[in-house]
Amino acid sequence: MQLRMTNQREMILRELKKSKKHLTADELYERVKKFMPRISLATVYRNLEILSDVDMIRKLEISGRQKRFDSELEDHDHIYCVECHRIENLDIGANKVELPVKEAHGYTITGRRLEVTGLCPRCQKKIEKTKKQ
Amino acid sequence: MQLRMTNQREMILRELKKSKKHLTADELYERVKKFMPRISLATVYRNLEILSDVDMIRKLEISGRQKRFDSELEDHDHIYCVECHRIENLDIGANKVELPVKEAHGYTITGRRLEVTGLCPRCQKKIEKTKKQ
DNA sequence: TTTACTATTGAAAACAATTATCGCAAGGAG
DNA sequence: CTCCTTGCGATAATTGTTTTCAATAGTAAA
Repeated sequence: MQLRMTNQREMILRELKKSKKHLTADELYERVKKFMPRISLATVYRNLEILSDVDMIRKLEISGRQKRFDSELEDHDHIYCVECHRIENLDIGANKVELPVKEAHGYTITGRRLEVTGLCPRCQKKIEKTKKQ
Repeated sequence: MQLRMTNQREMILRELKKSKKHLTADELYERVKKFMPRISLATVYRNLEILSDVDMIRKLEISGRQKRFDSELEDHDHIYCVECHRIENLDIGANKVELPVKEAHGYTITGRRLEVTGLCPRCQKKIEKTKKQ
């Protein structure tokens, strides 16, 4: 099975790279639709799956109900808001956590993810407000 | 709102504790049904949500997949099979990773998750087989 | 170029996981 | 007992994702 770089595929990849965020399929669908109004949501799902299969993008296996995709291929950490489900890259600089194991439980290890959960500034404020009422 | 420990609630909690695994709602439903044949799957979902809200159990979310629940409340790390989506506890003993940040991006931090991803022994074998064909 | 083949698309249906609704039952509090 | 709240089971609705399928468009071969 050989992979063709179709217009749809290219556009999906470009928009994901452009955003620099961790988009869900339907967020990406909304963006791509601006340029290709007739594109189908199924095409977006399909291509995100394909692109991550051939390691051109990365599927994030992190918290939240929807899948998210990232054009950044390097291992990096995330911070996740338990309230609004926002995800941001976590820059912990020199404190970067090294994978503490190379092999465990007989697993072949392919990666690791460190996810810090918390309340983003926006949601902190929102909660402050509701408490006062 | 005050929480009553109903029979269903108690049974769900007990079965989750008993299994010591990271069960999905429907796996738990199957187990509980052996003792309470008339229980509804909705009740299982409802109570898992409630129990994790009051921090009696912990909800493990991986985007786009089934939620899993864990009766172990202590911070601990997981190893996750990217093929069959099995989750196991990861014992890294003395190498335990300390949270490298107390506050970042203005977030109030509530927890952290370190997850190592890989292929479990079972799936390694499965893939070996399909390659040979 | 025609022809043949395969990959890809859009639309819609199917599917899976989860959540909401609703009428009824059970457990206090007064 | 009566009122009020909480929780239940059954089922419908919703959400996110995947599959199906007929139509289209690239690519390669004749």
